[in-house]
Amino acid sequence: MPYAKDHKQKTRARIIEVARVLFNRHGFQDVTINMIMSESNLTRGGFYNHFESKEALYRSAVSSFLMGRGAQWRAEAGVDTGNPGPDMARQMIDGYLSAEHLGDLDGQCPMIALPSDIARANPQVQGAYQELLTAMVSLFEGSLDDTEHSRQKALSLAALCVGGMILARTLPNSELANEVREAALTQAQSIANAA
Amino acid sequence: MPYAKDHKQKTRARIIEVARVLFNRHGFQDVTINMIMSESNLTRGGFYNHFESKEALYRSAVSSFLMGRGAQWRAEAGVDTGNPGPDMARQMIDGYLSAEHLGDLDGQCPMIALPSDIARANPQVQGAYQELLTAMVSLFEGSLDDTEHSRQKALSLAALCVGGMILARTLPNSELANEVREAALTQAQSIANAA
DNA sequence: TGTACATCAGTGAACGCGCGTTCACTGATGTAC
DNA sequence: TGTACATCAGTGAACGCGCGTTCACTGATGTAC
Repeated sequence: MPYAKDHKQKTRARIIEVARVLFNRHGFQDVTINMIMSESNLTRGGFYNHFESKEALYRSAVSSFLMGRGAQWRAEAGVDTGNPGPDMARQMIDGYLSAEHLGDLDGQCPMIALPSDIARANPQVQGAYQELLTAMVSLFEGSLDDTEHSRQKALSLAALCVGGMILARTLPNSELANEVREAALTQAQSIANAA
Repeated sequence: MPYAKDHKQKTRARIIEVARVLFNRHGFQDVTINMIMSESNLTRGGFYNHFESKEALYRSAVSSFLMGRGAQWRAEAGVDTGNPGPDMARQMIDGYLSAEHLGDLDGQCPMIALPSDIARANPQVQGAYQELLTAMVSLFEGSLDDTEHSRQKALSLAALCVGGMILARTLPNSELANEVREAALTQAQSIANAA
């Protein structure tokens, strides 16, 4: 058994992490396998030792974000049996619609970076995407006071967070972009705080 | 002067319309020039009689939506000097977040269909996109009663409309998709109606 | 402890295909006389 | 009115390039003895 047992697994993880960042920044089609492998300090040909195809890697990359951030959201939403309390939703909103998140092309949420890619991707990728959204919605839903409309509000908050960031991201005028982000932030907090 | 004077112009307009629909449905990269020209009942080679490049056509296609729907929005927002009244915003919201609009892959708003493409496109395309957004925001802003927060609310409404539709579009589960759409619709109307 | 061996992650050249773009040519149509 | 001509929108074959994918080979490393 040449190479340490976890050698291949580590290499695989490194490729996924590199790919996640590159896909987030440039989208699925503009990232080449050569780019990914070079950035991982490997050569093109070795790619197929680790993945069946470029799309299989894409699936893994989207899932890897889900496993990280998405699981974190779910844990925070339900870990202590009771609801997470309104602070959780407020923190989530503040972080999601923050200037930092807007500037973080590498680490941003894939729901912002890749909506078009996902809408046209295969069902497995879409499934991972849906899990990410439901994790976010669950956190909101459990955290709201207004139990009667909590689901409707939670879904709207998700739409507002994602929509605000997407619009801000597409605007070439960064002043307007920030205005959109802050307007959405204000509105989202107002919805979360309403009785 | 062979061919009628407006012959070439009509052909050009036909190509743009075909391209707008195809780009809306499949995104910039998945549409080939051959597809566009075939669908326009022409052959590949003639393309460059009309456009400098594929991207130039893309610009024209985004603009063509802006010239149509965007101009309509702007006209409705400001045509009778005074503000358009709250009904205008309500109508806009109802139409934008309608089940029909969700199902209309060909005619949908490019802000829903093409956000990733646009975010990575050149400044001219992004400019056309920004004009579309500002037209929408102007309509909302002029139509709201709450003058103190009207701009903040108008920007949030745009984020909610676009975000709600994008999320719904990416979800493979159409039941959840409709739930998101309706939640956003309810929330948007509530914001528009608040004092 | 030291050496030969087997394994397999990684290499890099090559293939094949599709697509954007170019270009020499065609032929339908309006105009000149 | 009819005919020859000039124009130019449209044709279709070909080019060139890049990228996903394949494959025969290499060489570093853990294991057997």
